[in-house]
Amino acid sequence: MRLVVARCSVDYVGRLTAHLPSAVRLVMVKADGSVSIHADDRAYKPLNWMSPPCRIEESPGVWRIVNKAGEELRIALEEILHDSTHDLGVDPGLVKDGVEAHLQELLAATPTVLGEGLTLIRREYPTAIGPVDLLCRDSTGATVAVEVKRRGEIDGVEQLTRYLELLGRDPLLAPVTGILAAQEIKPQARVLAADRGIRCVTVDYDALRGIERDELTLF
Amino acid sequence: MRLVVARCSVDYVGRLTAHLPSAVRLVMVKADGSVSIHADDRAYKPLNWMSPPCRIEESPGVWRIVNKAGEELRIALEEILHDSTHDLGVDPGLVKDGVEAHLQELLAATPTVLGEGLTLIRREYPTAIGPVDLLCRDSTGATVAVEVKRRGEIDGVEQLTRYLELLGRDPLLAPVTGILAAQEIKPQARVLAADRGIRCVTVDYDALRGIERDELTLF
DNA sequence: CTATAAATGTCGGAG
DNA sequence: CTCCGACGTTTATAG
Repeated sequence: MRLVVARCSVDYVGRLTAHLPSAVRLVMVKADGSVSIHADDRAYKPLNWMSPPCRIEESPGVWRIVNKAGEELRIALEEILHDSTHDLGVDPGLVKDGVEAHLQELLAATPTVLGEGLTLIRREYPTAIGPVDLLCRDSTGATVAVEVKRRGEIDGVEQLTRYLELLGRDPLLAPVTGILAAQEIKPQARVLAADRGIRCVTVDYDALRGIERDELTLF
Repeated sequence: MRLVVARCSVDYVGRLTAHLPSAVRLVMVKADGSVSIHADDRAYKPLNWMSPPCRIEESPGVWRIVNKAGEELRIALEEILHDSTHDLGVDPGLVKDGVEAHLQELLAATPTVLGEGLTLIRREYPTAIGPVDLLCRDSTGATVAVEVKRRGEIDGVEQLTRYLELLGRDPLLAPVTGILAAQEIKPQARVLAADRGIRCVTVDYDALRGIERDELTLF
């Protein structure tokens, strides 16, 4: 990884056109050839960047970074204040926990959290328009489609609505009702869900993990 | 901005739980207190980060970064290979061109691109659930709601569907038909749009800009 | 490779 | 502050 602090101006021409006037910034060149330009604010997002795979053409005062799609980043270096290179090696990578997949797993193991007497038919139930997160049966024998999200927003309601429409046409499954399950559900999503007869269930991830642990300790 | 290259391990506990095993990485601390941790690949996204506003507690071998929401990033520094600080000043910021707003502007000026005889009623037509990008009238006098996107996906169809449903209830506007206009339209969006009687129009941004230029040169 | 959904999305604007 | 939609979204994954 090469770190250059320099007064520079930058132009990007690709999916849009963008220009950065002259200022002091960090230019980061990574081992895969990718380049990003950071100002002294915002942790996450570079001002400008070029994702790998890409190629750097380095001439005295100008770096030109191009990719296969013809996008181009041009950095005019006016004054270099710092320039160092570091060998970082390959990163072992990130271990995550608590994303949607895991929440779905926990709910599949304890569907009663979503409703009294609910039993799992299967996870990732396949349909023509994509898999339904959880397909369940309630105590009356009716089918229940569950959409699992970390955060419940309008998208999730729309997605579930499409599944319900499709599943409802299947005589083996009909009638099918819907549940949107999420750690947090936005008001607008609640309103839309209510309007479509979809039940909203907020799920406490930590509590759910606790239940799992408790059930495991019973053995 | 402070740049530290160090062998470190990192834990994040917040919206999810994540762990980075020991390896050499770049730790970037920005003037606003935000922190990001970069490996030697991927230009855009850091392995881990904490967005501002946040607070850093620095003890000898451990940095603890917390925010108001109680999220925490903990960096265990095992071996520091580089440590430098740079004064970057305030960045003048980015000038962009070519995004949805501009596409909408161009289509508002030349609605006939979307359909023979189409005339603009108004841009950003306000409704209870948000503004309709373009409201037009076709040659038969019927109202046409246009949703403008850079890339047409299912979201755009759903959004337009909600507008059409609402606008269709207004006796002054009904009947209302819909057009999804985008530089590129995904197959799934096309299928859903067709199913709902929404017309899809792909727009060539550069050509449209050319038309604008040509019309200007007529004066 | 394309297409699709998730993301610690982030960011900006309107209310 | 919350809500909402755009983003050069980026990123991962399935087909």
